[in-house]
Amino acid sequence: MQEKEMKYYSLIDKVYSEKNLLKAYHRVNSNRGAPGIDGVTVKSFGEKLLEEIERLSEEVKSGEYMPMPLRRVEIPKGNGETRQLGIPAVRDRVVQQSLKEVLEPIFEERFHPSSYGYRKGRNAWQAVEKAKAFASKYGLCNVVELDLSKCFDTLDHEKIIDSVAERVSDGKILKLIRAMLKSGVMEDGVWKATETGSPQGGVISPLLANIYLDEFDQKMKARGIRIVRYADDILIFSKTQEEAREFLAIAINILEIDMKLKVNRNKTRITTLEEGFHFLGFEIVNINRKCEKTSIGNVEKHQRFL
DNA sequence: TCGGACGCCAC
RNA sequence: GUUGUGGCGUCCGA
Ligand SMILES: Nc1ncnc2c1ncn2[C@H]1C[C@H](O)[C@@H](COP(=O)(O)OP(=O)(O)OP(=O)(O)O)O1
Ligand SMILES: [Mg+2]
Repeated sequence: MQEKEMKYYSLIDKVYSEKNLLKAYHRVNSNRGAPGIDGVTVKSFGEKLLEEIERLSEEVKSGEYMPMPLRRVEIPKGNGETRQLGIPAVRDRVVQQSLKEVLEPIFEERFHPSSYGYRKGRNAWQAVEKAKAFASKYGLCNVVELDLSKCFDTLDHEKIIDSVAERVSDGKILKLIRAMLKSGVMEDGVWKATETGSPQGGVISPLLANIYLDEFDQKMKARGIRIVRYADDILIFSKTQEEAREFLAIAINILEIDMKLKVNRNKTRITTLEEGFHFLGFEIVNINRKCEKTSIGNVEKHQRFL
């Protein structure tokens, strides 16, 4: 009966409780986001709020709830590429929000201390501070910068379910997540299956990504390798360049073989504190150009103060 | 402490 | 037109 073996069995009732669905709606409302495939705006959903919430609650409770297909929107990504958003209908964002509120506290307590992305009370600046501490205080001045290709889009559906199932036994929850992942997407008026990935635009996608990538965090930790992770942006710290090459090979093996992900080789490189490394829009570089010294300057990319 | 509006940043 | 999570800031309201 150890706490670490605790699993959660009945959670679906919290997801479909009208109280939580109502709170979820208010959260969706505060985002002021655009409608999904059905064209129903947050505002018009809110006009028949109690009726809609009651319907959703019944559907989720009975298991007949089916998420609508995603609406596909392409937005430019800084570097000239495009990002494919998958926008769920408002009603589906409400259900996802409610589900997220239930799942988050369960997984949050076990996440790796050096995981910073998408987590309550954590920000990019703290991640950078941790990175500076690893590189300077612990003398781990050889740094691997690593990024994943199309991170959300490449998450394996079965592995997502399995990683959630490690802590959640409620089959209705797992079935609900599966339905969300398999909702498909409308492209040029034609339904297309979603065979991999969690939608960029889905409410629970960031949480699912963290649950999924926690396997990486824990496997690196088990080998005593220091990392800092912000979503799919990863730093790995080591004492020597040789070790950095070894750790990178280990990381690639975990990510690509065990976890079916793709390391973005263009955004992956081995560097040092003296040369400086890039992370979350910062450049972190040792002013003294000596690994042992602790004074580190970081040049801000953006002038955002005042 | 929480909530609303707007803005910026990371992913 | 553009979604989501998290953070920060300015203003306003209990
Ligand atoms: N504007 C956004 N809306 C929703 N999700 C986002 C947004 N920006 C980033 N994300 C999520 C989804 C991405 O898969 C994940 C990692 O971001 P990022 O590395 O910039 O893109 P990517 O991993 O999808 O493509 P790339 O192959 O270019 O790295 O963060
Ligand atoms: Mg990426």
